[in-house]
This record gives sequence, C-alpha cells and structure tokens, in this order.
Amino acid sequence: MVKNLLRNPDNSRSNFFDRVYEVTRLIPVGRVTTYGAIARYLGSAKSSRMVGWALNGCHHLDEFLPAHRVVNRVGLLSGRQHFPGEDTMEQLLEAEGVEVLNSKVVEFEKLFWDPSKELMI
DNA sequence: CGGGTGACTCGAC
DNA sequence: CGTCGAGCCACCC
Repeated sequence: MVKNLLRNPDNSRSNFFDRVYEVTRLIPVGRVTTYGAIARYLGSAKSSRMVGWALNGCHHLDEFLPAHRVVNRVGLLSGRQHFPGEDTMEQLLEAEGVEVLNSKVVEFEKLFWDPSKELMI
C-alpha cells in the first residue's frame, strides 16, 4: 500500500504533498493545527482528507516532521493509530507541554495555530 | 473506467 | 445534542 505510494516516479502530487510537509514543519513547538486549516492554507479548503493522506506518507522523509501537531477540527488525535506506538502521538505532544486527555488536546482552542493567519498569506 | 476507501469538514435535519 | 450526506481527490483493485 504505502509501498506503492512510494514508487511513483514523477509524482504530480509531490507539489501539494511537499507543501503540506512544509506547513507542518512550521508549526511551533507546543502548538497544534488541523487538517482543514492546512488544506485551507494550501488553497483547497475541502481537501482536508488529502492532508491526512500526505501525512500518511511522511515516514519516508529524512527530516523530522511534527505530524503529531496535526489533529482534527475539535482537537482529537485522530491520527494516533498511524504512529509507531499506540500512544506515541500523545506522548510527543505531552513532551512539548501539550496536555492530552482521552485522545483530545486540552485547551485546543488556545493552542490552535492557524497557518492562514499566522503566516499571513 | 468505475467503485471503494480515508490521519476530514461542513451544513441539514 | 446526534446522525447523515456530500464534497474532496489520490490511490488501490
């Protein structure tokens, strides 16, 4: 599955994917954003699923990608299943000072980082 | 070529 | 409150 994804030689998607990675990299430590916010910032507001799909293939990247700082629109750690360990995502966030309770970011609204506002583009 | 799927979201009802 | 349907689009079968 992922194997097939990686063997795409001239991927036209790389542009969109790379931008997702780029934005994700810009999320400050201790802050979180959403799939929808990233999609909106990239100009396709209704393609939040693609953001998730992009992050799904982030493992082959050399550079560290803070994908754990991307949660769904209510602050739920919907991507926790895709991390190596069961609680990896939660532990990474807690290590940055982000309190997580029942797979949800406490004070999500306070920690929410919106790229289309913060980056002002 | 078409149908199913998904780390999503929004608006109806 | 919740559930549901539709949009979205890359990718797989």
